[in-house]
Amino acid sequence: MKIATKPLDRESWTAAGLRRLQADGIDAVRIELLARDLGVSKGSFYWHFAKRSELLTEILAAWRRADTTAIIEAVEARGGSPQDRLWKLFEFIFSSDRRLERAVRNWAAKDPAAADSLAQVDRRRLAYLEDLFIAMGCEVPDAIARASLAYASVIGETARGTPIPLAERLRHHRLLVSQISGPA
Amino acid sequence: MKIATKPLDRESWTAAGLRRLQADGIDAVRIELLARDLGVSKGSFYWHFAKRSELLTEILAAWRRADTTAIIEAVEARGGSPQDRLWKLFEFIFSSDRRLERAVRNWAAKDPAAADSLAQVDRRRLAYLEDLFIAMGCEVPDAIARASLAYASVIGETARGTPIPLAERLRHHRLLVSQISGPA
DNA sequence: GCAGCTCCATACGGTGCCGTATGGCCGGCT
DNA sequence: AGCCGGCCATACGGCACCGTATGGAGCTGC
Repeated sequence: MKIATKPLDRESWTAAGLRRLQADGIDAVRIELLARDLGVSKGSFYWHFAKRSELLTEILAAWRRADTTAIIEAVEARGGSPQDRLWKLFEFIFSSDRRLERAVRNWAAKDPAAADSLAQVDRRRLAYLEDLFIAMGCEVPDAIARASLAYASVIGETARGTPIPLAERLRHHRLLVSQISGPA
Repeated sequence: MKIATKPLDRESWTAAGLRRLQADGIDAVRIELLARDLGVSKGSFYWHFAKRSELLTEILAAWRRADTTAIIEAVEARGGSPQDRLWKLFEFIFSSDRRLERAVRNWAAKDPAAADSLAQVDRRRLAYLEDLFIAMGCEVPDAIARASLAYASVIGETARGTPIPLAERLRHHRLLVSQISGPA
């Protein structure tokens, strides 16, 4: 019995790469392993890609696209006051699975290209946060500090040794929102 | 000309391992590379250690010792009010080189043993932070939330894509201290 | 001056990966 | 039918590492 397998394309490989990246980190994004995942041999890979690094840049590009568009737009679509949006943003981030982001962040420690993509994403998110605080009436330097703080606390949560249960995370994040949007 | 090289011992290897870990991450902690660093061959390593994993556990143990003792005791020695100590603590952490900790945190994503050591260190630091907030008059659940928040923001800073200049970090951390120790 | 211990060099087999070379299957086009 | 190009399998060379095997230098006690 043979499964009717469609011929693969580049996106099939980047998708497989993203799955492995999310599950086991960048070191698991190996051609021969992905080939096994996809049920083909590496001959297929080297047909679609010249070398491994080509796949890696594709993976980074896909991650940037998925990230920058998804979260912020989802928050903006619902509208509301800046405080509401801040709340929704954190709720969104805390509830989502952040293994992929964590993997990219680890990856960035070794690969300048990954560090570059990560820096782009970080800057974009920070800019959004700063706008939020400015809309809440903060002065620009204060908004920058608050955004940086809020962002660092979110990132820090993902990098913790032992993951925290969701209910407790939401409790912390409630405190964060109230503190971070309070008076200086 | 030959340098009078003393015979190596286990600690020489763990020290070399820590240096490589700090500079280039756990993947650079390879026996043949460390041997080049030390100017010997791997025959030496396999005299002192049975296998690579034995060195890795030794490195983790050394890191736990150095960490848990160093920072907190340095802060406690100076005394002062809880707010003072919180301030000193952050100042201490922000000013220090955190590449080693960052390397361990990345390492923990792949190695359960590293994750375990990291979890121990995280718990110890969190407990200290919680005590600080309790000493400042917080109720226990509130103290836990504030400690978690403060700690996450510090960890997050180290995991950022682009490092922030020290002056700006201190500015952010001033805001953090004032916000985190303010009224709920 | 030799036996024995500590510490290290060298050489080797084995593994897992990257990238290449080469050939073959299969569907469309003429 | 026959050719051709997209897609893949297989086999290979090469590299970097781990861990082992074996031998040898140098000091130490007797």
